[in-house]
Amino acid sequence: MDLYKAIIDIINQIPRGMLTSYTQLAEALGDQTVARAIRRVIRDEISWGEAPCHRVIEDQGFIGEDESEKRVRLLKNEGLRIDNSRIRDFERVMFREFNSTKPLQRLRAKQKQLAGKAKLVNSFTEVRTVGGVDVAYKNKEGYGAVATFDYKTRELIEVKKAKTQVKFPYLPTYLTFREFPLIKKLVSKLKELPTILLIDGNGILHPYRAGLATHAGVVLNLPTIGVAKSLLCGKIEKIPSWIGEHPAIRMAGNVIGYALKISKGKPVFISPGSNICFDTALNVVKNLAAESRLPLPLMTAHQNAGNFRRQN
DNA sequence: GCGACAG
DNA sequence: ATCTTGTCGC
Ligand SMILES: [Mg+2]
Repeated sequence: MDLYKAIIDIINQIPRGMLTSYTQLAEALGDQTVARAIRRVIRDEISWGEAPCHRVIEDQGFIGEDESEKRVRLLKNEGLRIDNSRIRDFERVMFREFNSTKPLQRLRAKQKQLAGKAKLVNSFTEVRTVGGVDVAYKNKEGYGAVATFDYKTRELIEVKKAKTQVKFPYLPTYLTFREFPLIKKLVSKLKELPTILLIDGNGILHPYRAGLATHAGVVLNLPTIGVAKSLLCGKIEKIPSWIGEHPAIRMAGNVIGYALKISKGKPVFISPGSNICFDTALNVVKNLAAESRLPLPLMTAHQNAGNFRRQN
């Protein structure tokens, strides 16, 4: 799914002399809650040559952050008048008749469906190898790396890299649609699949229990663990104080992950993706603790992705 | 009504 | 995620 293209297509539907708000644009995309994230995407990742981004404003007719002469001139040339950072009679020029397939609505439905397929039981008996995957970015290019280690000896077994054009912006709770395509490609390059794959992000620690690690676990039919550096949702029982402590994270009363103090400093948020249980997920990450905050396979994948990005 | 929001 | 080296502090 190319969401950049979908955003550009919708903005291009706004006729000259009319406007739309980030909220309406998000609605047309199929999820009103991402309005602010879409504002960021338009500001940082879409050029005015691709679509008339100057026609997207805040709610209530406010022109928003960008009051540059260039933008004000364009709007005036299109017949609009501005009083105190606001469009005069804005209600009459708001365009609402978008033609859209509401992609985010469809993707959300897919997430809900996928969540039901997650299995929180071990699909393996012995942990022999553990891999880690991560992605680094340069504009809209994603540079990924996967690194596999021997679980017992902590010996590096193999590293694979891959590059791709990214078609989906970062939107909280939709990370999987940005990163999974490259992760899939990376895993397919491995000579041998690891027993478990660690992923930089969440598993069922997600508003719909369908984070990147869960998506990858279900689709690739591989045991996966989500390891996130900040909390997406849920409530932490308590802030862990000693190394190894792992208070539960709950959502609607259910445990969805753990805040593991893996080193001194901030904790890391662990959740099963699929094909693995809570206890094993926690223990595997604990046993792969390294000098840094990230477990060994993820640290190595992270570094390799970053270096790969610099070299290109 | 306000604040939060994986990478 | 990204811009970026050494350096101050727990
Ligand atoms: Mg990452």
